[in-house]
Formats: sequence, C-alpha cells, structure tokens
Amino acid sequence: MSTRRRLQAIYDRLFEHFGSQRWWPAESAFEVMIGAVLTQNTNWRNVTVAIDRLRDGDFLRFERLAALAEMELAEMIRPSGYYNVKARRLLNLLQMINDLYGGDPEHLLADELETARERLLAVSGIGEETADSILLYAGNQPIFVVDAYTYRICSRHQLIDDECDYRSLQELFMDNLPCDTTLFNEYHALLVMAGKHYCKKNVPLCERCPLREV
DNA sequence: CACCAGGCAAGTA
DNA sequence: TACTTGCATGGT
Repeated sequence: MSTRRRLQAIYDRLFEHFGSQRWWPAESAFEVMIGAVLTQNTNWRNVTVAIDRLRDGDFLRFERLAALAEMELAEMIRPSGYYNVKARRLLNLLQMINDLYGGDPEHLLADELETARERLLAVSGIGEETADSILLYAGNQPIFVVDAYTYRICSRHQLIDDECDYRSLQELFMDNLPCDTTLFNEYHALLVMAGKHYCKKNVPLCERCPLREV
C-alpha cells in the first residue's frame, strides 16, 4: 500500500476511535504559546496546573507576563517541572516578540510561515516541535507537528527509519497529505492520544490499539 | 521502588 | 560531528 493511503488509513482509524480533538486546549493563542514551552518533556496534567496558576494571577497576557521577574515566573510555573529553565525560555520568547513584533504575539502568528519559524527557532529554548506547535495550534498555519509519539508510532508501523530527523518525518506527513491546517491539527492530536493510550514506551504491543491492523 | 511525560541546549571528546 | 548530561515536578 502507498504511504499516502497508509497515512490516510491511520488517520481514519484514529478519528473513528477517538473522535475530533480540536486542539489546542487553551483559551487564547497566547496561552497556547505558553503551554507549548511548558509541556516540553512534561506531562500535560502538570502543565495545566502551572497554566491555571498563571491564569489566576492574570498572567496569560503579554504585558502582564513580560513584567514578571524571572524568579517570580519560575515560582508560578513550578508544577510544570524544569521551572527555572522554562521561565528563562518564556522570557526569551517574549523578548523576541517584543523586539521583532512590537510586543504583539498576533503579529508573529500572522507573519509568513517560514519567517516566523526561523525567528521562533532563533529563540533559545524553542526547538522544532515547540516552534511548529506554536505555528499550527496558536497561529493556525499549515505545518505538521512531530513529537516523540509521532516517532514511536511511525517506527512501530515501519513507516520510517528510526534515525530519521525531524524534518524528514515532518515531510513524510506533509508530502503525503493534503496541506490543510485542520487536518494537521487533528492528526497530530490523534497521534498523541494514540500514544498516550495505546503506544506506550517499552510496551511492544497493545491488544486494543486501533492501529493494530494498519 | 523505577519509570515516564506533547524537549532543548550545553558540555564533552 | 556524535554522544551524554542537566533540567524537576507529579502520577502510575
């Protein structure tokens, strides 16, 4: 079967099993950006606690967050883990938005895709997955997000060489699917759901995995 | 107890 | 360039 059809089949199975996800779970694009940094190598549950703390202090707005001292911010986001590095990373991101977009996150998100991506990657603490998560889920731009679950699932289904780099795996999806923001949004979210529930680390096979026969 | 979670950068050889 | 280590909380 062609890669194109296999990717479509995987999507269909996951959609049938989990339904529409409509990510990212957040009340604003800015909140998505914050969450994208906080969730780096971290359980989403912990991230929601940190974000709720920011919300309670009305810090999910650019001006309010940018006015926080690094140590205060670190303390606020403590439940999300790596709180010192993440506080620095968030401030680095805000600094870039301030310098290049006049302090308006929407201007970054409205910029041309590759330009915005390069500028995000230039921020210390923002790598490819975080940048693409921001572009897709905060900016509604058509780019596919690759993460650890994407690697694991594609590897188990022998769609990739385990050593392939981020861009290669991203291209596998983007070259073989219609370029559609909503599709990319749903597909990545569904892969995360599948990974969480049925494709855990060091668990070779799962009886109830909806992708068993794909 | 060990292991994991929607990574990334810096250090080492 | 290729590999290792630090960062840290909270759930299973």
